[in-house]
Formats: sequence, C-alpha cells, structure tokens
Amino acid sequence: MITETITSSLKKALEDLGVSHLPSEINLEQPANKDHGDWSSNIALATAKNAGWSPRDLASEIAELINSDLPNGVENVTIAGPGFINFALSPQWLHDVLQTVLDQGTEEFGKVDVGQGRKVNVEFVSANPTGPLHAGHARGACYGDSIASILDAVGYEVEREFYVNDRGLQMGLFAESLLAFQSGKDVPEGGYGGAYVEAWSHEMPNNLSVHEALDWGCQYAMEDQRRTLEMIGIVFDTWFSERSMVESGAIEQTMKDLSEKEASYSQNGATWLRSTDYGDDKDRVLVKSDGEFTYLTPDVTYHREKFSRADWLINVWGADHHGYIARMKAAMESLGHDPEQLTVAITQLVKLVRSGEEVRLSKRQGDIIELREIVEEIGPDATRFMYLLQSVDTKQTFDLDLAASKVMDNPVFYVQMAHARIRSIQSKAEAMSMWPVEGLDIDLSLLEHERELEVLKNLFNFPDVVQLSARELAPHKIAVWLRELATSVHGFYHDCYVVGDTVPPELSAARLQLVEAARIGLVSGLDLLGVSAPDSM
RNA sequence: GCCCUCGUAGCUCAGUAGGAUAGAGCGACCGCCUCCUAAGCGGUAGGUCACAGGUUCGAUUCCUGUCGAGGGCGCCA
Repeated sequence: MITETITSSLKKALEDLGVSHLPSEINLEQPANKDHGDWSSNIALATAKNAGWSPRDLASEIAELINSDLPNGVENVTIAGPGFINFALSPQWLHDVLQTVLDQGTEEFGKVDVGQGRKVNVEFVSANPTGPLHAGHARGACYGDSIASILDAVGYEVEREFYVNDRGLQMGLFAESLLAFQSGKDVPEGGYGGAYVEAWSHEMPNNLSVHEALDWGCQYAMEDQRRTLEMIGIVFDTWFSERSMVESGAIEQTMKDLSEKEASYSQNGATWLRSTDYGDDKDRVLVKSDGEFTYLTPDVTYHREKFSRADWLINVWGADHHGYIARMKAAMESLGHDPEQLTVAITQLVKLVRSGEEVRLSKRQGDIIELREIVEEIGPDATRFMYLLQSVDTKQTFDLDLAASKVMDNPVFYVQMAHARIRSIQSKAEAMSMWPVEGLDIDLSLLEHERELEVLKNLFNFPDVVQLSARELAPHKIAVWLRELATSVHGFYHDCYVVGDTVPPELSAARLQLVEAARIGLVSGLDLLGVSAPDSM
C-alpha cells in the first residue's frame, strides 16, 4: 500500500541522516489543503529536537533524499510550514484502491480482524417489560445495534442481548395495574396509569391471579417491544430473564460468593456490598432489611453470568444510570473479574422537536411518545440514521419534521439518493449492455478527473473509519463518512457523465467500475448503521 | 458539596491519540439543467473553538481553575 511505501522511504531517509529515537510509528495524514499534497508527515517536527536539528532543515534534508530516488507512485516531495513533508502522488494509488474495493465487494470491504474472534456481549435497550418502548429507548437501541454490527465487522464474535427485568417491585405494580383497569378499580399507588395499560387490560384473560397477570403482562410487553424493534431491523440473539436467576439459585450463589470473599457484610439488618474497596463513593445495599434484594443484586449476578459467556461486556445505558457504573465495576472486581473488560457506554438524552417546539415526554401523564409512533412517522431508515448521526456523548436535538422530510436537507435521503443515482446509472448501462462489464480490459488510468479521485479518496478512508468507530464505539463516524462519500458521489454524478453518446466507451467502462466501487462503499457503510440502500427514491 | 457528559458559524452538528488557512448541512445571498433523478452541483457571506491560566516549536485538542447546560450521587429501578 502506498502509505507503507511512504513511511518506509521516510524511515530510510531518517536512518541515512543518523536520526535515532524514532517514534514507534510514523503517522501520515491527508492534508485538508490540496496544496499540501496527497499525504503529509510531521516526522521532522517530532524528531528534530532530539536529533539536534531545526525541524525545517531536517525536513529539507529528508525531502532532498527522497526526491533523489522517488518511490514508485510518488511524483514529488516538498516541505512546507514549520517542517511538514508533503508527498504528491500520481493517481495510480487511487486506481489500486478502486481495484481493491471491487475485489473485496460488500462482503469484505472495510472488514478487518482486530477482534480475532473474541466474544463480545452487547447488552442494550433492556427496557422493563411494563409497557411499549418509548422515544427515550430509541437512541440506545440504534446505537447498541450499530456498535454490535461494527464490532462484528472488525472481527469480534458478537452477541446482542436484552436483559428482561421480569421480576421485582415494578412488575408487581404493573400486574396489579392491569388487573385494576380490567375490573374498573383505581390503579395502585405508584402503579401504571397510562392509556396503553387500559388497552392492554382489555386483551388480558379474565380471572387471573396477580402472578398470572404478571406473566401475561410480561409476555405481552416483551412481544410488543420485540415487534417494535423489528420494525427498525433490530433483532436480539438473547433475551435474558432476571427471574431465571432466582429460579436457578444463581443469585443466592452470588450472595454466598460475595460473602466468602468478604466483599459483603451485614449492618442494620441489611447486607451491604463493600464497593468502596474498589473506588465507589459508598457501600451499596444488596439485601434490604425486609429481606428483598435491591435491583443491584440480580444485576451483579447477571453480569457475572455474562462474563461466563463473553470476553468483553458492553452495556449501553442512559445518562441517568451513569452513577451505577462504579458499583457494578466494584462488584465485578470483588468477584474476581477485570473491570476493564466491562465497558459501559452512556447515551445522553434526546430532545424531540416537532414544528420547532419541544415534544414533552411526560411519563406521569402516561402520554409517552412511543418508539413505534416515531418509526411510523418518519420510517425506519430515517429513525436509525438520525439517531446515529451524532455522537452519543452529546445531548441530541432530534427534529422529527426534518427526519420525515423527503428533501435534500435530510441527511438520510441525501445519502440514499447517492445510492439511488448509482443504481440508476447501472440500470441504464445494463439496458445498453454496457454493464456488468465482463472480460474486458478496463483502463482505470482514464480516471483522473478531480471528482473521480475524490470518490476514491473517500473509499480509501473507509477501513480506517470502521476501525476508529469500533475502537471508540462511535457509529456516528460511519454516518459522517457516508455523508462525505455521498457528497463526492453527487459531485461526480454532476460533472462526470458515465453513459451516453458524448462519453467514449473506454471512459464509460472505467467510470462504471468507479460507480460500482462507490455503490459497495455506500452499501457497506449503510449496512453498519442498519439503514437500507434503495434502488430508487 | 462530589461525580459524569457537554459548551465550535444565526441553527443542527463534525473535527481533536497536539499540527499548516478550524469544516459540513441548513438558513441568507449569487450562479448552473437539450443528456444517467435540479431530491443535485458550484460560489459568497458568516468563528476571540465558553472564559482564564499552564505544558509545548506548535493547543479547539492535553492539564488546572472559573462560568454555563443536562444528568447522577436512595434499604427506587
């Protein structure tokens, strides 16, 4: 690859000049400014001081050495600014990129093997089975599914998991609320009064015990949530039941083990986790003085169970749960697990805006905005793309009008449109028997238009973007890259006619190759976000 | 009081394992269709990267502090 050629030429020049103390890796970057060449190195700036040179002199010597024996594909080397070394390349390297993309196709392009088959468990959504999924669940749902896809692409063995809180106080209240609605009584204190509870209660068979109503309600809610998630293409491998850990005795076992490791103690009639031993602010109650578990205890058991199935655990939690991280890590550490192998990704809140006004999510009134409503309003693709467009570290303002609009302002349509245009070109070429191209000699060196090279540069970046988004668990980097690729595709489309009377057949053939590579790029990126690539808009 | 995530163009947001003149979309203004989707392309205007120190050849990026926004600090989940 060309970048390796450049770095080895830099290394050789540095050796020839007697510069030691090289950094472990020589980094190259693509300068924003085209006057600075195709690739740039700051190695002279980084090493000059130790070597006793001025950065600019060192850069100048390096450039002279490389210029005297230019590596294949490099046209010239110049220095600029405080001591940057800039490489101008012939377009050949981009034609190589094109060929690689075509050879790899959508199955391979952008995939690498940094995970090496290690098992990662991504737990997300995990909403209580006491009602439909609402807007607040959506960001974590889209995010969790996308990072799972990205980790899969970089070689991890991924399990998507939903933790079902099918026992405990909330479930009891939910069951009683269903029964109350069914028999026309008042909802119990702290119960669920939403309109959906009343609607569901009419579906429920009569004369159920509280226990039976709980089972029924849990199943009904899970089924409702599963269908909603399916609407946006999210399918879980595992739905893990909290209750199953009571029945199997796993929770009791965990209590016993914590006690044996002296990670827990009794005080004031309750059992406490000694979480301050591992950096938590205060110790936490595991078993209340009334004998009931707190929510923490099954959850600790659950995480421990997950560790028996995976090498790396990722939890996607909302910002309101961040205070919970320390105690969970402390619990895992006291049970002998490495807290570094538990990653908690926090998603900040989303503010929904419609007609320029914030959509209030008032759960107390029961008038929650259901995720289903959003998907029905704007469609699954817009739902996923809009949620993933932005870093989950920042509060998001989600404009429902924009997401629903079928105009260029809408990023998802902009990207999908690029794909639709490509398919349009391909079907036209197909009708003229120019595509697919078979067995012909295709001269990719005909591709030297600025717009063509721009598309190829973006394609070149994709594997790095995938790795970076995996390392940082940041799907928005994929979304941003897709917008850039789409921009270059629209520019190419505008300035470079592919199939037509005015285009020489050899150029058409070469451009059709580029079009196919761009298609592979768009499909590959969209796939990681769970967004479709339609043939027409 | 302590902890977490933020503060970048009028708006919505990228960018930062330290790099050259800080980017995109929208909105505003000005151009571009006999031909593959004008659902597009190009250009102009718009910034003390919240503020103040520090480290560095170089800081929007790293460190400290201040201010501002949201979230968290339960024998609730």
